[in-house]
Amino acid sequence: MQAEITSTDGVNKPRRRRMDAGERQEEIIQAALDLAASRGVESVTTQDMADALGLTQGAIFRHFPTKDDIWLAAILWVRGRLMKVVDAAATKGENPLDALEKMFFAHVSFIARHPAIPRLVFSDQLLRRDTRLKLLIQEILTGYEAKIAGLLGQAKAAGLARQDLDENSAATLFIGMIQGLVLQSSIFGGRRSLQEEAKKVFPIYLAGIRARSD
Amino acid sequence: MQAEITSTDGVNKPRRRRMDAGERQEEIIQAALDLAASRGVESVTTQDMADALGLTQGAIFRHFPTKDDIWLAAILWVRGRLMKVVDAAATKGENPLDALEKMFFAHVSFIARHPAIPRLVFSDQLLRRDTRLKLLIQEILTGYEAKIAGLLGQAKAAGLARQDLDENSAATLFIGMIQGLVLQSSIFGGRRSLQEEAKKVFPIYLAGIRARSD
DNA sequence: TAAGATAGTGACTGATAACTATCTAGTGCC
DNA sequence: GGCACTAGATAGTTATCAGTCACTATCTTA
Repeated sequence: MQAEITSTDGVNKPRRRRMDAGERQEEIIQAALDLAASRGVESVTTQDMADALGLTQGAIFRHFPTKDDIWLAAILWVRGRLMKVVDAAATKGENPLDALEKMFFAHVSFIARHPAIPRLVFSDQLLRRDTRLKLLIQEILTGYEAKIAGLLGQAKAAGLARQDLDENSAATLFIGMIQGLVLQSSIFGGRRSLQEEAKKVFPIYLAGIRARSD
Repeated sequence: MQAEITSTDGVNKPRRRRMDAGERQEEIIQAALDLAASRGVESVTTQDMADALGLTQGAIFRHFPTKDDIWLAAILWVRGRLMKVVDAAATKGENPLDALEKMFFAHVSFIARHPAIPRLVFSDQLLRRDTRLKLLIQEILTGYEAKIAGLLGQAKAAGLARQDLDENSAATLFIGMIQGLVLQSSIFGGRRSLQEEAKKVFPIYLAGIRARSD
C-alpha cells in the first residue's frame, strides 16, 4: 500500500486545508493570471496551477469543467477591474480630452501591472480554440471603443477636437496605439518601458485629434 | 515497387519526385507560412507541413535541424520581401511625408496579403521559446523604426513636420499603429477590413505629425 | 553503367498535455 | 456522534508532437 506516503519530495505543504469552492475558483484564476504573466498563456498547464496552489492537478477540474473556462473566467475578471480603473480615471478629467488622456494612462498602467492581459488578448491560439473567448474580447473592445468615441464626440461638441474628426476611427487608433505599444514593449522586454513610451507617444495622438486653434 | 502509387488519397502529388534541397527548403517555408496563415502558428505541426508537400514527417528534419529553424527561415524570408516592397513604395513618394504614407499602405497591404506575418510576430510562445526569433524581430523592428525616424527627420528639415516632433516616438507610433490595426482586424476577423481601417486612421496620425502652417 | 551521394520513408521514442475514475477525508448539520 | 456532501488525492488513459534512425529509392557523375 504505497508505503512511503509523505516522503515524496520536499514540498512540505501540509495543506489539507479545505477551501470554499468560491474562494478556490478565485485563487485558481489569480494563479492562472500570474503564471500567464511570467511564462505566457499557452505554456501554463493545469499542473502548474495546481502546484502554485499546493493542490493536485485533478483538483482543478473540480472547480472548472475545462481549462479554457479558467481563461474565460480570467478575462471576465480582468474586464471588471479594467473598466473600474478606466472609468474612475475618466471622471477625474476636467474636459473630454483630458478624460481621454487620463483613461489612456490608467489603461496603460493597469496593463503594466497585469502583464497577463496582453498575453491573453494576443494569444490567437487560445481565441481560435475557444470561440467564447474571442467573442468576449470582441465585445469588450467594441464597448470600449464606443466609450472612447463618445468622449471624442463630446470633445468635438466642446470645440476641443477637430470638427472633421472621424471619432470612430480615432477610437480605433486610440486602442490600436495601446495595443501596439504593449506589443512592442513585450517584444523589447526590459529594453523599452511601456509607460515611458506611452508618455512620449500620446502627445502625437493628441495633436492629431485636437482642434487647430488652440 | 509500392504497387498503388497514386491511388493513396486525393492528393495527386506525383510522389517520388526527388527535389533539390534548396527548393525543398523554400517549399517547406512556404507551406509553413500558408499553414500558419490559416490555422495559427502554434497549431502547425511538422506533420502538417509534410502532408502539405506530400512528404513524410521525418523528411522535414532532413532540411531543418529543428522546427524553430523553419520559423526562423520564414521570418528571414518575410523580412526580405517586406523590405523590398516598402522601400519600393518609399521611393515613389514626392516628399518625406508622402513617402511615409506610401510605406504605410504598402506595409498594410503586404500584411493583408500575408496573414501569417502578424501571427508570427504576435506569437509570444514562439518568441519566448527561441531567443533567436525574438532577437531577429527586435532587429527588424529597430531597423524599420530607424528608417521611419529618418524620413520624419527629413520631413522636419523640409518644414513638413512639426518642429517639436520627437521623431523616434512618432516612429514608434507609426509601427504601433500598424500592429494595433492588424491585431484588431485579426480579432474582429472579417468584420473589419485591415485596409479600410488603415485608410481611415492614417490621416489622424498625419495630422499629429504635420506642421500646423499647412 | 557502376558507384557514391543524398532525398525521402516508416517505424519508433520519449515527453507532455488534458482529462477522468475511484478512493479518502474534512466540514457542517441534525 | 453519525451522516451527507464535496474538496482533494492517486493513479491512471488517451492523444499528440518533435525529433531519431536505419534503410531505400532516386539522382548524378565518372
